[in-house]
Amino acid sequence: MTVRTESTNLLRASISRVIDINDDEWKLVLQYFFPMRLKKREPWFTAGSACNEVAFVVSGCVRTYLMKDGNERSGQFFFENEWYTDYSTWLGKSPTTFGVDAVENAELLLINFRDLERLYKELPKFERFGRIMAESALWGLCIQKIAYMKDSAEAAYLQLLESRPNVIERVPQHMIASYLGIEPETLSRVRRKISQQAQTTTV
Amino acid sequence: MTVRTESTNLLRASISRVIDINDDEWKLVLQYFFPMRLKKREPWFTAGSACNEVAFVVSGCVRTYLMKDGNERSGQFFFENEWYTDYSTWLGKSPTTFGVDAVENAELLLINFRDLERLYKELPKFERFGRIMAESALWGLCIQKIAYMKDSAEAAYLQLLESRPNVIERVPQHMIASYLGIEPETLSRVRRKISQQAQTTTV
DNA sequence: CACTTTTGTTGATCTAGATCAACAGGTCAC
DNA sequence: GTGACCTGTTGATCTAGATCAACAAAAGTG
Repeated sequence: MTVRTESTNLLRASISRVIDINDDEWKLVLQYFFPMRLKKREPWFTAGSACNEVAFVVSGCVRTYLMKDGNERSGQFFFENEWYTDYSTWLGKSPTTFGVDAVENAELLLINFRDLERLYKELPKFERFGRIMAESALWGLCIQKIAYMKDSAEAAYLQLLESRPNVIERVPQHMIASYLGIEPETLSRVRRKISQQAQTTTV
Repeated sequence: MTVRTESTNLLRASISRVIDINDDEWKLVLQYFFPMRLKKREPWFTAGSACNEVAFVVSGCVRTYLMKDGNERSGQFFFENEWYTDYSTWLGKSPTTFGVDAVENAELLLINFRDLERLYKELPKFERFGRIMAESALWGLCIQKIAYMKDSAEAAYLQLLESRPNVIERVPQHMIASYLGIEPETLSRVRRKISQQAQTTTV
């Protein structure tokens, strides 16, 4: 089972930004991770199934989504250096709430929940890493949910452009639209309006 | 500094639901917590200030809110047995994003972030408690944000009635409206429609 | 290369909910 | 007890964005 060193280096860096780990501890951590490659549009798992791993995105982009009234709605997008898991299976012993698939060809490093629990026991400070990552993600969502809810379509788009330019640049427009809670047609019109304004301003 | 036993019992129960703690460990935990009482409408802190504690709600109800375009928007509501903090200060070294005030007279137990860090060192398994609480809250928000975003006003209200009846029963309507991202007038009309439908159905 | 799928655009019309306005019961403070 | 404000209701009108429809460039696929 080969994992490129660049990939694992990225993982180590992500962890080291939060807790200090020496080489021995890193070996302990690394042994549990295994790679997964997804081609564009290929699913990791679908909604209503099971997710038994936590994923670290090495490269590419994946997104969460679910079906609502017959069409899919994108939840969140994850790029290189970001983490994701669907807690439904592990926390709630219930089917996954969302599906996850690749927006771009993606390389992930996965760790099984059971192995993660083992790692928490063997290396208690990793629990600290888990806590801080969860807290950061939680706080980000709190702010997003309340501060930007109910903005106009244009404000929501501009806000996304500002805070997550990757999404605007690398994700198809119709997915961005469903992420923002608007229709693709509306997003298209918003973009036209903005680019026209930009031209007018320049002249 | 006197804290009623009932209050601390509630706190201990909340923790024990997640990790096992014996009497010695409990003493260690308890020493750091101190009580705060808020009267209805009284603020704990305001948006743009600082929040240096994590709160456990013993009784009553508090909410987060922020000002948006001149009027306040309620973020989340917290009742007895629930936890809240504004991570802006501690994680981001920045002013608080939200304000928090009491919807009902409330009794809180607070722990200072600095003491919490101390507690994490003295009782590493408390880090586990923190992680699991953060993960649960994170997952709840993920689901709320994506699964229920963009529902109609009526669907959003019914969903809230189903999932958090406490909010419907104990929070003023105009706050519920801003929480749902709709206007008080709309909520009033939605409620009328639902109660009329209920009557028709009964007959 | 032909054919299908994915992705994005533009126009016309429709509607849920916002906004503006007036009113009224409750309750809190002095 | 009375005025202020907190809270909720109802009506009339307006608008952002949904919906329906048609089109078209790009990108995969065999």
